Amino acid sequence: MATGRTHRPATRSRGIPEATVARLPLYLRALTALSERSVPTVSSEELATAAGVNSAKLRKDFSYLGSYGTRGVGYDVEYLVYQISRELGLTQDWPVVIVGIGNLGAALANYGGFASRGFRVAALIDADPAQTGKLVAGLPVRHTDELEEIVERNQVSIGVIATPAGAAQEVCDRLVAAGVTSILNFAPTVLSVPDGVDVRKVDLSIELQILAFHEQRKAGEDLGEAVARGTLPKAAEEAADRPGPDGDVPAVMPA
Amino acid sequence: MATGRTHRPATRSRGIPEATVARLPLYLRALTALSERSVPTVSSEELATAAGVNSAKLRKDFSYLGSYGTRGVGYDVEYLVYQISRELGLTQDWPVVIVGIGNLGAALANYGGFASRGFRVAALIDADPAQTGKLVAGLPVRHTDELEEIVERNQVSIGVIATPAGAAQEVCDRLVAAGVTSILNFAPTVLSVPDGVDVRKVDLSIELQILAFHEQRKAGEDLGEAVARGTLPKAAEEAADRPGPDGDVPAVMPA
DNA sequence: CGCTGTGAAGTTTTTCACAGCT
DNA sequence: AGCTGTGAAAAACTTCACAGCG
Repeated sequence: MATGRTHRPATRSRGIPEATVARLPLYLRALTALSERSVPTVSSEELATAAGVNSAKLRKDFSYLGSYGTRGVGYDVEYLVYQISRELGLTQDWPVVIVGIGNLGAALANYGGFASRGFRVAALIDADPAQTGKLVAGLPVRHTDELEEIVERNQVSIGVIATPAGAAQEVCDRLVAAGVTSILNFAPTVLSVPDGVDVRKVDLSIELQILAFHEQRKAGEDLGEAVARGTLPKAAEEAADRPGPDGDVPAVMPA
Repeated sequence: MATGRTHRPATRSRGIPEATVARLPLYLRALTALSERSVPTVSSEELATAAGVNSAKLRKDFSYLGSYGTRGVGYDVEYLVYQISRELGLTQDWPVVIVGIGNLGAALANYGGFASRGFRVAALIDADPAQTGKLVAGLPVRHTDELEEIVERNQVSIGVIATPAGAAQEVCDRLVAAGVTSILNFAPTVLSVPDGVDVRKVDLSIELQILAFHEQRKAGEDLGEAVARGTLPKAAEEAADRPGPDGDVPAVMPA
């Protein structure tokens, strides 16, 4: 079962590190903004600031793509926009289907960032017959029954899942069976897919939880963690009782 | 130079690595599911599979929290749920405001994952007077004018920005001035904030771009990268025109 | 001179592999 | 016997710092 993992050992992609790939869209956005203001060139320092990273990192990232800058001057904005777009594969058209047209699906359908980056929403799909035919972002919602046909006919290779968690795996399976090989998953579930299919997930609540963690830390600094957290920390550090807090534990203890 | 940076050198938080913190919500979700099915204990192997990571990583992660397992047996599900929740700060109530009630803001307001994890939507705020008073997810939309008052009165320390890019920085500044110290940003902009304020961003189109990158790679593997990418690697290097596929470079070349 | 491109050093994260508890 | 907890090794990523080109 859980087999077939063997996921890529990271750095697969033709030598470009994953961490770098993940930042390319950031640079691209900053560059696009510069381009719109007709700025002809940028230094690594300026671009780095605009993208929210540091300049050494940016230069190193670009070095994986090739030598696209000019020493003593900087980078040609338009040229770099093109090179990064090409590297990301945005110079081609990517038909995308969005499955699950609730609030989130509708938000995605309306999201301008897609269309402007080579992504074309080929269809919106929802399981609720009452939704069928409704126009969202100018497109008619289609029924799930048509999923396979839509994917095949439009040569869709990227699918976006914005359904409730319970429906996600089945939708995923059907998308994959129909030919989709990349999935962006907004449902809070771990999807299992065959080898060769990429899944990326965005979980809105995970980000909030990470923030809460740091927020809690900040509060703790001001008045001693125990008070702020409502629990004694592992008091005497990891010394004391390893078992854990004794007071308000949910009554369940590890045997 | 971007002044006040000095951000924590990562591994700040009481010794727990950032990478581990980022995975705790994942474990928590898997554990919650097990808990609902009344599963009493799990092995690192099982839990790892459910969370989509490998078991060595999971055990290492848990080792930073303390020794909460039982050798030869595994982890007590309820106990672990509690420990992770506490570590993440989810045992306390976090009032949150969502600013920008468009499609995305509404989706967030309706998102169940928040409420069930200690997050309480204290208010929905939008700049459009026409929206004011409308009910979204059972809450009335308030006007931006009231932002400061709402934040202060509810002791909000976490703000979610779901406005258009153009409005994000101003909203951010006002939130911070009013006392917010953690921001979850959905607008496609880099926000600048004073030291001590955390920002996390979620950019929907970035994830798609990363998928496109990998998708492109897959296609390339089938027929030789040079052809698929439209460029020979840095073969002849920057030899002026190694240009594009069939010469469709944007005409701008680096000096 | 100014700024890129990059080896080398430093840091963080992941993985291995096994000692040690139950 | 089984599974956790963890040092130690490996890999990935970041930062430094400077040579070298324009």
